Amino acid sequence: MTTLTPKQREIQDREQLILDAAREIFRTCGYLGLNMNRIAERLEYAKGTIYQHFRNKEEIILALAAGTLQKRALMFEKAAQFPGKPRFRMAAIGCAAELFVKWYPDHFELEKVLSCGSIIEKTRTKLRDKKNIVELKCVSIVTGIVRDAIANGDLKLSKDVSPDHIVFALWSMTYGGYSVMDSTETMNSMGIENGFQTVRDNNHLLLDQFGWKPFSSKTDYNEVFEQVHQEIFGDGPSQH
Amino acid sequence: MTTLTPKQREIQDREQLILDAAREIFRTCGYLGLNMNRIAERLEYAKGTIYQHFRNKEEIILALAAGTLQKRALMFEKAAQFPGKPRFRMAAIGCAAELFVKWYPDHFELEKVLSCGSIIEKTRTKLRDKKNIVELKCVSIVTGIVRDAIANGDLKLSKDVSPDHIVFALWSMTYGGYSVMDSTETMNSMGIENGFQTVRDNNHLLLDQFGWKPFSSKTDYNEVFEQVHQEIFGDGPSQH
DNA sequence: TTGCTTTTTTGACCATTGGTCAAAAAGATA
DNA sequence: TATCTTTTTGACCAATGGTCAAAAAAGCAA
Repeated sequence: MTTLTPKQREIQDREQLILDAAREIFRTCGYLGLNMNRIAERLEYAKGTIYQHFRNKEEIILALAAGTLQKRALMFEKAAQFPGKPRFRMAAIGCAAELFVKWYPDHFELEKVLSCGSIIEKTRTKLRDKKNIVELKCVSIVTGIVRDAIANGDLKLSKDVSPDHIVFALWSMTYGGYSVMDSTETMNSMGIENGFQTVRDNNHLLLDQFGWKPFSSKTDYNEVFEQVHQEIFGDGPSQH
Repeated sequence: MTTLTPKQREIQDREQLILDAAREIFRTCGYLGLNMNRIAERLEYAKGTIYQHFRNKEEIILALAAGTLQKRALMFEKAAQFPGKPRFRMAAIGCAAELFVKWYPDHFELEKVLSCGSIIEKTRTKLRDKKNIVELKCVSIVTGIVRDAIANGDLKLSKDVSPDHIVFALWSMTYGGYSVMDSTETMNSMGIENGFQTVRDNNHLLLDQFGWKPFSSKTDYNEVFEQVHQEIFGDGPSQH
C-alpha cells in the first residue's frame, strides 16, 4: 500500500523542489518578489503544475515556515537533553533559539509575512494547524523543563504564576527582543551594541525574579551558553 | 506666504480624505484588500489623482502608521506627566501603551505589514524617517523617566546596564507579549487568560529585578494603572 | 505491442491590480 | 475674454493571480 509508482514518487519529490526554489526566491526577493510564474519558470514547469501542489504563494510561504519550524523543534529537543539542572537546560533552549534565528534568518521574515491578517487568511486552516502543531511542540518542550524545575525544588511558584506564565514571559521577551532588534532604525539610536547578549541577559533576569535557582549571580550562564553552543550545536545547521 | 489658494487648500485636505478612506479599507480588507483603485472609487476621484498624493499603497500604509504613532506619542507625553515617583510614571506609560493597542487595534496590523522587508522597501527613506522620528519620540520619553529615577535615587544601575537597556527590555517584553497574544492559536493552548495583565506583571517583574523602587511587592501597581486609566485617559480616544 | 482509460501537464486565456501619461478640464491671471 | 498654468482624468500597458479545456504521458489489459 505504501509502494508508489515512479510517477507518484516524482510528484512527491517535486513538492520539495518547489519549496527549495521558492525559499531561494523569497530570500532574495521577499514576499512581493515571490510569485508562481517565477517559480514555474525557474523549475521549467508550467504554472498549472505548481498550482497542483499549492493553492497560492501564501500557502507556499506557510509550508516554508513550517519547514524551518520543524528544524527549530529538533534543535529544542536536542537542547532539552543537555545534562544538568533544569535551569541549565533552559539556558540551552535559549542558545537553540538564538542559533536558530542566526542560522535561518529568512524564517523570521517568513513569520513576519504570515503575521499579517490578510495574508495568513488566504491559507487553509488545515495547513495552519500543521504549523501550529510544530510550534506547540516547542512550547511543550519548554514547559516540560519548567515543570522539571518545580519537581526538582529549584523553582517554587507562587499560586498566581503557572509554568505557562513563565513560558509566555520568555517567549515574549525573546520574540520581542529579536523583533525590536530587527527594526534597525530605532535600535541604532538606542545604545544596544549586542542585542542577542542583551536578550539573553534579560531572560535570565526574568528567571531570577521568578525565583528559579541557580541564580545568574551564582552561575555564569554565558559559559553555559558557550558549552551548549560547542557541544550540542558545534557542527552548525545540520544538512538533512 | 502661508496663505493658500482655495485649490491648494483643497488638495491639502484631500490627503486626509485619502488616508481616512484607506484606513477604513485596510481595517476591513487588510493589506491585500487595499488598493489604489478601490480608494479612488470610494472617493470618486480618478486613480491618477490618488497617485499624485502617494506613490503606492505601501506609502499610504506607512502614512497611516505614522498617524497613529503620533497619537501614541501624545498619549506617552500625557502619561509621563502623571504626578509622583518615576516608577509610577513608568506604570502610566504602560497604561498608555496598553490603551493604545486597545484603542487603535489596526495600528498593530499596520506595523506587522510594515515589518515585512519587501513591503517597507517600496517606501521612500524620507517617509520612513518621518515615522521613525515619532517612534524615537516615544523612546526618549521613556528613557527620560528612567533617568529621572536614577537622578532620584529610586534606581541605581550597575555599570553594565544603561537606561537604554531598560527601555529595550520593556519594549521587547511589551511588543513581544502583544505579538504572542495576537497569534491566538498558540496562545489559546497556553493557560493565559488575561494577556494584558500578564504583560503588565512581567514588566513590573523586570523593573523590580533592575532594582527600581518602589517594588511591586510594596505597591499595588494595578491600582496605579486604574488611576491613570481614569484620571488621564478616562475620556477615551480623543477625537482630533 | 496495441488500444483504451486515467492521470498529469500544459499554456492560452481572463480578471484584477499597479502604475504611466497625453489629452482634457479647471483654475489663475491679466 | 483670451492665455497660460495647474490639476484631473481615464485609456492604456505590463505584470500577476488564477482557471481550465485540450494535449501529453502514464497505467493497464489483452
